[in-house]
Amino acid sequence: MQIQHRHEWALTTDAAIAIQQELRQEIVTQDRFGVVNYVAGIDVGFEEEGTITRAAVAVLTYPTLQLCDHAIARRPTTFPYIPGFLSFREVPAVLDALETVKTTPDLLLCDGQGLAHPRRFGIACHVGLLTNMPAIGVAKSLLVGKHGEVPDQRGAWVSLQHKGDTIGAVLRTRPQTKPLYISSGHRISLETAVAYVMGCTTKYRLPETTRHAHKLASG
DNA sequence: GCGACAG
DNA sequence: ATCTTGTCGC
Repeated sequence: MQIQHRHEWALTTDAAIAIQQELRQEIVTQDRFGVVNYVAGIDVGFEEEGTITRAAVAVLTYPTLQLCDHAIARRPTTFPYIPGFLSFREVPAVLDALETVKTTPDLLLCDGQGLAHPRRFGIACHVGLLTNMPAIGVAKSLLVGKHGEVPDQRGAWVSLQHKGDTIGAVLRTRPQTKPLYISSGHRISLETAVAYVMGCTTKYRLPETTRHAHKLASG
């Protein structure tokens, strides 16, 4: 898979903001991809007191959701966790992992926000843009925005709003559990993103892609 | 200035 | 994210 290296990763938050505002202009919010035969879940974990970042990519068949390939990458952690700058901490390792997967996925499901970000450039946008792949942001909690109550029925969702924009969807993937925050990362619309997240989810709150990637990133 | 704050 | 076993509830 081809990865673009458009900028450095050792940056100040001010420099990072400049990059987010520059790259966000290239994000495509329309569906620009073909048949999906493989979907990938991406997650990151930490080792050695957080000094080592460990990224995992789990490739599953679609729509049968069988794990068919995976990759893991480790590298020293060089950026702290700062809300709004998660990608600068996790993406370097994620790109290392994506670079080595044999099976090129057709769609990426990233842990974290996509457009549902204060500057509309969450980790799913960053990964999607640098790999030029369709990407969806799947977050377990809210970063920015407001929304109404989500009906307690699998598949129900309401829009997530922020400063007059619809930035994502709050989706109930399973009854009686906290909803997921879905947003476009790159080359996919919000409606289609929600449909694919549901297509990757079976009996649990998290999509199978995320569940597999999480296990690979942890132990 | 005071809270909120993905993983 | 991570430190961590059993346990309460749907």
